[in-house]
Amino acid sequence: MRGNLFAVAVDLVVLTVRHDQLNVLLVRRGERPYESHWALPGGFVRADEDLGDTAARELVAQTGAATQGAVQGHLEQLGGYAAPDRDPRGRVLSMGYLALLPDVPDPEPTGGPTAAFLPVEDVYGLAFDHDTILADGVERARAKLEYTTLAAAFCPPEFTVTDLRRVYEAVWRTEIDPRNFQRKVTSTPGFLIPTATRVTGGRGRPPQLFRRGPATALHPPMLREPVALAHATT
Amino acid sequence: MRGNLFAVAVDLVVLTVRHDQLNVLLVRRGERPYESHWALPGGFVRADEDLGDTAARELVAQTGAATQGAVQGHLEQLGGYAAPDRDPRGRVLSMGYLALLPDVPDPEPTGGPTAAFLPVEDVYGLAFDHDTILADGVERARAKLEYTTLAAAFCPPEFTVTDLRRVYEAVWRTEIDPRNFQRKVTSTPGFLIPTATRVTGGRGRPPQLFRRGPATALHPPMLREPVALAHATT
DNA sequence: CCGCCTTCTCGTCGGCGTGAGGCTATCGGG
DNA sequence: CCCGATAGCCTCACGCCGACGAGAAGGCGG
Repeated sequence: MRGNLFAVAVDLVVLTVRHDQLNVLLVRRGERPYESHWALPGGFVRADEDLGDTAARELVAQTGAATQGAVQGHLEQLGGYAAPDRDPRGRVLSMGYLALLPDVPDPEPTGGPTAAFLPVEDVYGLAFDHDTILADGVERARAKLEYTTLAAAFCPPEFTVTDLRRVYEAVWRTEIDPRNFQRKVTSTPGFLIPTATRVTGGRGRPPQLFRRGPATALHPPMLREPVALAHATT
Repeated sequence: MRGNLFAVAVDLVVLTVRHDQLNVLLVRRGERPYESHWALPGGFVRADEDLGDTAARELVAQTGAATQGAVQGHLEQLGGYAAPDRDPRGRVLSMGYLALLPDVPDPEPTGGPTAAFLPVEDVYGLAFDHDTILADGVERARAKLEYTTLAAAFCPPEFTVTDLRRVYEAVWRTEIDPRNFQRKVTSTPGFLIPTATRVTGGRGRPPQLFRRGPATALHPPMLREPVALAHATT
């Protein structure tokens, strides 16, 4: 068999919404190269694993996501990154994976390296080409909110329409009219399933609680600003 | 550096529209495993290449696409495939790439193995997991026609609105009203640039010739049948 | 040469989804 | 007790799109 040999890793873009901000899970590297730089969590693919297996294993290991994450959350492949010089140790191909999680109580009880959720706006200068992978992951997440019901993956099992709207506003960095948003999501069949309970304790009228419905697609999609036509997409 | 080592290949899903049918470029394997089976064209990533370089090199090698393909065509990454048992020779990760080309005159003057465009409807039983990669590529192409101007990548440098509509109809396997389609594509800024010439010789009123415009996105998108909501996507 | 057919192109009409915004219900707090 | 804040319902106007009519402009057969 011809061809050079690669080490194959999986790097995770784990996104969540905290305090109305889109956050990403990062780990501080404890070894060279890029020692003490922030990096995306990840690891190498084992002998008997498929790529998705590795991604799921790393996700659980880094977040303890087995509890609620695996139920509500979402995990999908982003793309492959294999520039010849992306890793000084040799030829490494990294498969980026995108994970969307509800705001977990605290992601740091991992005994290993320092891990933290940081606002994506503040993140730059990651190790390797992880800035690129992160940018691709954020863009993928933004695009998918338009035509899927994936925003619910950022929410706990039960949530209000306002919770869901704040997810859109945080990811897109826009403001959405609460009344039109409510009409849109509640009138899409299978998006939201109302529960019998309401939330008390907040200000204002107590909102209805919903659960995720079986729908995965939004027809028609919910479009963000038609940012400008023509020219390169960036 | 931990982790097992992989051979890394690039496999191409090269799509074109011929005789109002979506076709895919296949090669007949001349060696084991899967000898004499049809497979996607592809090859291994070389030492100094990034993944896109390999894909572009293979595309030119297999189609001679340098002439018109590279100008009008389109090439993008599909995803990574690395199931542990996908290749009996050992651990191979394959990056799928999707290429959209105008109908090239004839793709067979390659001195190498037998190559042919075959209608995707008739294709099954490809080597390795290429059936899966092909299905993913076709689905990606179908989805992208909805919200991008990529359909023009299937057309020669100058084409009519009817040519473009036949691309949509072939890829989606639907029928589209010619009058509404014309209104949509001609009213989208930057999609089509009219030329001074018209086509003569055919039946009916001579149509206007257009060139691709700079627009890449369709806002709002052109939606195909809302195929059915809810449930898993595949 | 003259209908007739085909295809391209433009217009019309009605329904639906969405942005904008008014209004009521129902809470906490001063 | 009143007020501000939030949730939820409703109306209206506009634009896009599906359905479809009709004219424009060519080829073709009698």
